[in-house]
Amino acid sequence: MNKNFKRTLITSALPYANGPVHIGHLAGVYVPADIYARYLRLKGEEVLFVGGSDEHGVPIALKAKAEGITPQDVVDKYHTIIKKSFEDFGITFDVYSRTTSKIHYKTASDFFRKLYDKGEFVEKTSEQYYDEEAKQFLADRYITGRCPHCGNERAYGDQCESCGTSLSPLDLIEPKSAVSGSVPVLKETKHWYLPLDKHESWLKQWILEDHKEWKTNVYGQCKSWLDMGLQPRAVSRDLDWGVPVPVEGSEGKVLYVWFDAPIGYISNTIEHSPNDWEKWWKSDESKIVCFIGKDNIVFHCIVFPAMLKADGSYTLPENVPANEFLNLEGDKISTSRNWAVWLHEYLEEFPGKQDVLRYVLTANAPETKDNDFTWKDFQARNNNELVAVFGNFVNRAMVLTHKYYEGKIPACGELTDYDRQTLKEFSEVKAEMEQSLNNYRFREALKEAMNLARIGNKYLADMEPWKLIKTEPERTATVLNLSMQITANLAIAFEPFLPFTSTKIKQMIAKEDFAWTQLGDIDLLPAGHVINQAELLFEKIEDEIVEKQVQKLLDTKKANELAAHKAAPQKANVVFDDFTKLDIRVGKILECVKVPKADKLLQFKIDDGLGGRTILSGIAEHYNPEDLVGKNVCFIANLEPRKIKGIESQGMILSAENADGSLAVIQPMKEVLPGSEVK
RNA sequence: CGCGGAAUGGAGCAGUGGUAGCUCGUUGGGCUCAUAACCCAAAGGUCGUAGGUUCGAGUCCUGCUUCCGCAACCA
Repeated sequence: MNKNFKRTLITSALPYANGPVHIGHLAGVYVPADIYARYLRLKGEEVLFVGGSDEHGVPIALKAKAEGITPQDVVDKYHTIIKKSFEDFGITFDVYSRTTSKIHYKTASDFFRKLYDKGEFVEKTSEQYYDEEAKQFLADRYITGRCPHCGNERAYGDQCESCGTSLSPLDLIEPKSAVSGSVPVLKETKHWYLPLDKHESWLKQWILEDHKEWKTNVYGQCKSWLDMGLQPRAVSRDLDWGVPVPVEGSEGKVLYVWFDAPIGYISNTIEHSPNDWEKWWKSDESKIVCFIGKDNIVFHCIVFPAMLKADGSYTLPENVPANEFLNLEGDKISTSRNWAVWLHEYLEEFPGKQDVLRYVLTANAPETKDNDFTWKDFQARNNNELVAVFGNFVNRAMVLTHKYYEGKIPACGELTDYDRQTLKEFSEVKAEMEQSLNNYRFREALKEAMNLARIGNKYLADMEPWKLIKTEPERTATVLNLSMQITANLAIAFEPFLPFTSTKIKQMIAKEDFAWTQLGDIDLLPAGHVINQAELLFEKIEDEIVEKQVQKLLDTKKANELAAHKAAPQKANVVFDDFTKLDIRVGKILECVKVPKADKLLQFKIDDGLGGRTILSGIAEHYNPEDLVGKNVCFIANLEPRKIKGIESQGMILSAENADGSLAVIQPMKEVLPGSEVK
């Protein structure tokens, strides 16, 4: 498929506005989309790059409820953070809007209504669980109960995580609402479904035959869905947060987010160009490219195209380059577990280092499989690649030009074979980069761009202008002329990837803008052109900087472990008499020693006000014996004595067990006399 | 249960039937213009595992293992 398109519409998955944007979003979607947009613009093509926040759906409604604010408050907060951080990071959206915008409400509403009027939907009534206390229908995941297979008390409405069985909410025994805790009731509700099964045959042709060039992960997943046979999917939900279903008698129903969100691409386009938006969406001359993560493949390749086709007037996406996922220090990135590197925090903590992150995320992009982001790798790529190879070459060329020619580009003399060989190598770079960029292989393209700098370093090392200047000044002029041409070329080659750096180089060499077509030229800087002072493009990142980031993550992990601790369920009730049978008392620790040949045991001599007693307790892993002497503790005095390791223990010291298994001995808050009873 | 993606030297990746490559790291050497940066060289892989097809398999087929996704949140 190599049609001649006149323009390109680039969409990027809408980030969900229940949290800020993190490096996973960036690596998966926004950095590649931005590289592609910048590349096409640099080539002089007509491009529109749209984005926006996805602001509807159950999770946002629930988050608002949990925090006692409105859903609008939630999305306002995150939309602001997200939008600002994208701008600061240099993601060049032509428009970044949101699905709570007026235009979107109208667009989504009209879209639904047109399909409704055309009879493209199927209406179905079914019974679903309803939470009468919270006054809302419950999504599968928000119903818990006992698993009919393994008896696990905390199974979810879609799956039991204990035995792995998939469930339907109706399978659960004693269902409970996760929202209010009340017992949900079954209630009839009507919804509209998009009959994907009716779209199956053209989808098969379109994807399996006409788009064999799609990435294997995308193609494979689509094929699997098509082979299994498509089912109708509901496009509405019972919820009070979203775009209302524009049909009479549908109060309390909104468009389901996945139906709502992709229409956001269209609303954003309309917002940007209200008068001629249709040229982007309804013309064969426009190429539509959707950048997404792997979790969105089915929606963007099957459901969204089916929606567009059902309308009938839209063009379908030409490609859907989905990336896999990026992990962080070996673990899945998670918004709810705060396991992420947040963009807005990065921008604050690493000011002026947008390009470092852009570089690392591109060089290590999860294009074919899940990859791992580590701070150590971040540091290594910055120090060994950006600083040592790229930054260093530019600095060498600049410094030498200033040193020998007072900052004026020297004239290029006759070229030697070696010069020609070098030039040939970097003209090849352009072709390689185009080949990779056109096929959405950004990692590969970036590597090629780095090769330019490598070629430069090698050229300087081989030519040794610092020696040449003493014997052959004219030859030196040529060498430095070419070195500076390479520097100018680097500004072009890196423009899509590292725009801030590219701008910096252009300032240094006192040039405005280059076009992509000039990549490979050796007359970008005419002889006599005066360049500005050299400044470093990148700086080293020291160990302590990345150690601090790692520590931040370790703290998060620790906090998560504590937060994950759930109090054990309460035991069965006992009568008061049972309680009074226990003789709990306070005693003062007189002596405390470790029991030989036992890892956990401490032996105590306790002053109980009755002449003293010996108690053994398994807390040696948590306390030093000497620290305990003189402390008051609580113990059960009338526990049947028991021999442990040959020593008789006459009671039991009380401790609380923490989430991580550590023990904390219970102490009275005031000084009391030994033998005092605990009531 | 099923379906899709992934598994290649210490790390990250390329390689879709014909002598296993690249970047980083490591070791040795060179250079000194440069942010102890740069250049050269070397060491390091039975290509997850067990079979099969083939004159020949990292590459095709089958079984298995592990990780990820489809399936709350979420790229």
